[in-house]
Amino acid sequence: MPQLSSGGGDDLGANDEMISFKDEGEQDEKIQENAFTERDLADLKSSLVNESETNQSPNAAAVRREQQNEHRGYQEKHREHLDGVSKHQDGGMYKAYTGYPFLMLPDPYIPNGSVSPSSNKVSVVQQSHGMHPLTSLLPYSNDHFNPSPPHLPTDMSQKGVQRPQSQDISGFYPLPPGAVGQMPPSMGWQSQPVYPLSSCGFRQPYSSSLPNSSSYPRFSHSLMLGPGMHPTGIPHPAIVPPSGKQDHHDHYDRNIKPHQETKREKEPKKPVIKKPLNAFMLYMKEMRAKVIAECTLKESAAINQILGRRWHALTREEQAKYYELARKERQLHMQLYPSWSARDNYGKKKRRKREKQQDSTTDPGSPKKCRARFGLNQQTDWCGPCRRKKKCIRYLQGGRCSSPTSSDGSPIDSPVSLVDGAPPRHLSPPRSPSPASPLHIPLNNKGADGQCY
DNA sequence: CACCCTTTGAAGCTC
DNA sequence: GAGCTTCAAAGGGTG
Repeated sequence: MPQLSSGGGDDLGANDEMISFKDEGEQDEKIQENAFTERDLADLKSSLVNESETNQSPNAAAVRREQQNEHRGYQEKHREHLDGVSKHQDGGMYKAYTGYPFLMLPDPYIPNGSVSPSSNKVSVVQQSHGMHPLTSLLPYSNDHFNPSPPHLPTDMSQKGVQRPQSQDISGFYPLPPGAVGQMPPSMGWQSQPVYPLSSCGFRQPYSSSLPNSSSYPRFSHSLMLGPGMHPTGIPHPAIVPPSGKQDHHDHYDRNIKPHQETKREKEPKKPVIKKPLNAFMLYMKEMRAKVIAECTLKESAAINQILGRRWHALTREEQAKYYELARKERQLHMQLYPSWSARDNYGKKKRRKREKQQDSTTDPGSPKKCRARFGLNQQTDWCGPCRRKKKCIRYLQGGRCSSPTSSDGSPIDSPVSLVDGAPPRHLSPPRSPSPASPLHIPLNNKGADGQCY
């Protein structure tokens, strides 16, 4: 996959992918068809960034720094408070949530794809395994994007719902002083009709009263119906109890185990505030169930490969939607935890194969070293780890993207083309998985409908 | 049972 | 500032 710089921009995430459209001379009909051009999207993302940084205040960055200063001392208290809440709630029923109680209100324009350019509504994706206990009352729905899902009043998705402002989220789960309350109208959720929050969209999930259950399509049934649901326990979804395994998603189920509660009581630790989900993660959460159903796959690695391809197959508008969602998530996360830093979670996961790969002969190291090793042009050829090492190490040559490792694991001394000569995955039709991938996605799993790729 | 795999994006770190 | 690393979700697979 080419990583050539287009000088255009940084944006829309898979910048390199978009760049490759041009560099490889491939026709991206979608781009031509869509009102969004590559530049448009770059502008969009740029605007999103700008908006998030500037729209909420004259100088959001400065504000945040100020908030951090203000709350720096609060952080410890805040976490202590979280601990206190945790203990208070069933003595260990402090649930882990992997997302915020955002709403995934149905998008009137995204039944399965296209987005109405005129629509500015954005669905919030967050659901699933670490979910709000109250969502157990909600029927699971996988049709997040259905125009008018049965569980949601039609007018709600169209008009949006004003959240009662009298309820303060901080009263339902620990918030830094003024965290949400300080959200200026310009960035507050209430003020964003583009975010069709329902009455239970943001705050009410944390209300002591049962929320309207009609607006949690993002939450999966697996947890909604999970055992041990606390009827009122309402920590923020990004807060994960300091269980022994931070990187697992079934915090909820695990944390309701008595022995873990006992352990936690013995060793109270600070809850972990997880990173807000990025656009792709939101997309994965949204589409995972669909892929699983379509492809009858269970392995997440394989599913993620498919989702990665589908992600690149999305139109600009579709991707923009998720970037917008991600921006909202970050924005809210920033508001809720102004002193939080991604650094806080560094080291939570084990250092793993990356260290193993340190001496790997298949890993050329930096792109510069890679180019040198394979005799590629340092200025124009893309080479090297595609922004992450792991096993996803692809090399570009002649517009092809492939792996430096052969199927038997032996190192490859030079870049190779894809087996089928297919273009990079972002434009690829259904094709065989990368030879480097240990996962062999059963492409024929679904049949000839081409869904599973 | 801890970790791997696999994906993209954001953010932090290093040089 | 470029390049690299870590983490976010997910759950079957692996040692």
